[in-house]
Amino acid sequence: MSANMKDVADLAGVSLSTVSRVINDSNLVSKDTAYKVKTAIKKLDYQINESARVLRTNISKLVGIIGAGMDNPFLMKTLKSMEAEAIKENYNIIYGDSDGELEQELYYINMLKQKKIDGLIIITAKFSDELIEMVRSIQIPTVFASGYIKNPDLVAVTVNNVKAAEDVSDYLFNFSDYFGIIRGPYKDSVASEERMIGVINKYRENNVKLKDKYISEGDFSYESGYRAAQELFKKNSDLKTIFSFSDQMAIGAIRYCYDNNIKIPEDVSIVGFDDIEVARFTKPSLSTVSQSGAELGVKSMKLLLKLMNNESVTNNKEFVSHKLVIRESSKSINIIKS
Amino acid sequence: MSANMKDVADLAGVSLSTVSRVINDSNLVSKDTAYKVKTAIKKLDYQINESARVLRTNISKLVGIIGAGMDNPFLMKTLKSMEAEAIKENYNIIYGDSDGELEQELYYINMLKQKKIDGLIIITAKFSDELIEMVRSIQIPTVFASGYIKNPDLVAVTVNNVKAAEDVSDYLFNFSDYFGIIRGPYKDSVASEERMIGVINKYRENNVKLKDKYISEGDFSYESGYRAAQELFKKNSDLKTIFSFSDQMAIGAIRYCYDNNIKIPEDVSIVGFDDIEVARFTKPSLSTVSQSGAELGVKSMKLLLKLMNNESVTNNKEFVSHKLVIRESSKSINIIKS
DNA sequence: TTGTACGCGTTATCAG
DNA sequence: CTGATAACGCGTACAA
Repeated sequence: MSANMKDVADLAGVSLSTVSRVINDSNLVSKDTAYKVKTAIKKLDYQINESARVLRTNISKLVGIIGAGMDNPFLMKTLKSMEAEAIKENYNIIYGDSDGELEQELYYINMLKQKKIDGLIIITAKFSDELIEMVRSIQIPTVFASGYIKNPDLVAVTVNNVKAAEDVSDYLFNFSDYFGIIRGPYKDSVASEERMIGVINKYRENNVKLKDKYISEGDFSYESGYRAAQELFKKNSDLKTIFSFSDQMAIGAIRYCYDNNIKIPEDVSIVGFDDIEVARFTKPSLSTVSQSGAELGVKSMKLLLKLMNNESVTNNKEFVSHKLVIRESSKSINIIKS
Repeated sequence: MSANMKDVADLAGVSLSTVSRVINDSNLVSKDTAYKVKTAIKKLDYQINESARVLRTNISKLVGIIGAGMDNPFLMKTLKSMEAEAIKENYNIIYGDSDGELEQELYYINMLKQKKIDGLIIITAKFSDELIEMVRSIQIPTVFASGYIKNPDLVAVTVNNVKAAEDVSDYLFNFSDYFGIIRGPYKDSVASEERMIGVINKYRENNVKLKDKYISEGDFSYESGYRAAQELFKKNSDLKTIFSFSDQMAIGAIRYCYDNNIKIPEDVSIVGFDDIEVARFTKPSLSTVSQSGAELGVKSMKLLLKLMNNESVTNNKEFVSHKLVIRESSKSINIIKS
């Protein structure tokens, strides 16, 4: 079917190696022959056969990304910016959605290894030993873009969840003696655990006992936020403030308040996490921790590119910046406005 | 580094061909030898080298997806379900984000062709001749998952935008003599054009002149919806109903109303398009055209799988179902409720 | 500066 | 049922 190097070589009247040199911009080839080859390439509409090249070089220009549930708007931004960053260096993205399931993750890792990916980014909520062992065994440069990971040899990019949660806690303690928490799943979410740690730190610092009934569990979705708010209000009739570990849950909670005649922020202040796009357009607009999905994506991919180029990576744990953005869903006070 | 077929063959004491047969589940191999080979594979942790296989067979088990701006929640669902559908048949997804730019699309198509993809899905807003020609020239099974495309030889899956817009128009004419339209971009959006056609049909059917001032342009984003609403109200002081061509713009418009003391649905009814997840949780919740991103993804990928398997495709233009869902943002009437 | 020849790891053909 | 051998298309020593 389509032309190969041999065809080009014949048409240009040179050898295979010469064509190869032209294609790979070798400088040991004369202007003249290079020109001849190039016109032959154009004429035949020659396209390089990547699989042959990969077989030979073991370089695929393919990066695998395994993501946990890409229907999350925040992660979407992340994925998109990863792709944009990769394509700059001519890497394509193979994307697999694990939905956070370990089994799926392992399955994909295996598959991607066979496809000869040059590098891998894993966006997951949980670092099981099995996953980590798998990553080590495949011997492919890998970056974790999600929760903080302790193992010193693994490279990871993440928001500083602990610090961010502490910031929110500090802010909320301005309004009331305690605040309700809509946390993420107990199972399989480091992000949620880390944010809890920040909360716990501040409860302790403020000498307030963190009671179980202040905490309600969601799964980061709108629906779960609605239900979690319901639970919180049932258990705490005097609740004045809520910290939700995702914007989606916060929006669900706001909707619950609306349905039950609870005024925001007059009766209750709510702060979310993520700063997804719609957070500025809800009514009331949502106070939240802004963490840039784009920044997460760019930093992760840049790190991976470095690893793949064998450049030295001075710091294998990077943090993405975050900032508490106060909008209408929480009472204003002398803090950052946006 | 890692073991290859030769190593397995040696260890098992058989020939290369036999190993190959075992790997490919050929039935012309005895139980005994198959077992020997399998244990050898396990022992060596042998993994097939896909690039060699692709070089030989020209089958990559890779599907390219070129998408236009995956920060859109609706398209995200589409992408995710495409991936889920593909993986069932052991196809991996290479994803490239074109942002709707023709140049990017062409660039990706070229790149993906070199990576030997077996099939391609293009999610785009515009079908330029250049794009169509390119798609034809690459000789790879391709499905368009987006606006309707006339060319009889091209296969496409899409919502019936015309019909959906007609449904909304019918509904809105119940409330007032005319309705404002927040349309998508004039440039490069078939979806938007098609929805306009539906609107025009119904204006004509109702003998109402569709004035320019009823129409405002957005780019499907929250912000643009806000601005478009502003423009509509400035030009039409008696505006009672709005049809927004995306939920995101509708939510922007709702926010504008809130900021300007316009009550929804008492003063103005608003209907969106897409039924993104948050539409059920805004205040007021959003009446909208529910079109399933998941269904779009599944149908497109299923079609592509058929094409790749050379199965006959009886109908190369498929529609995804849609349904008008009435929520709080529009006055209720005797129509479907959800 | 250019060409020759080999090998990367598979699958397919053919003979046994 | 099994094995030998020739491709697939490219990059790279080595030779010229």
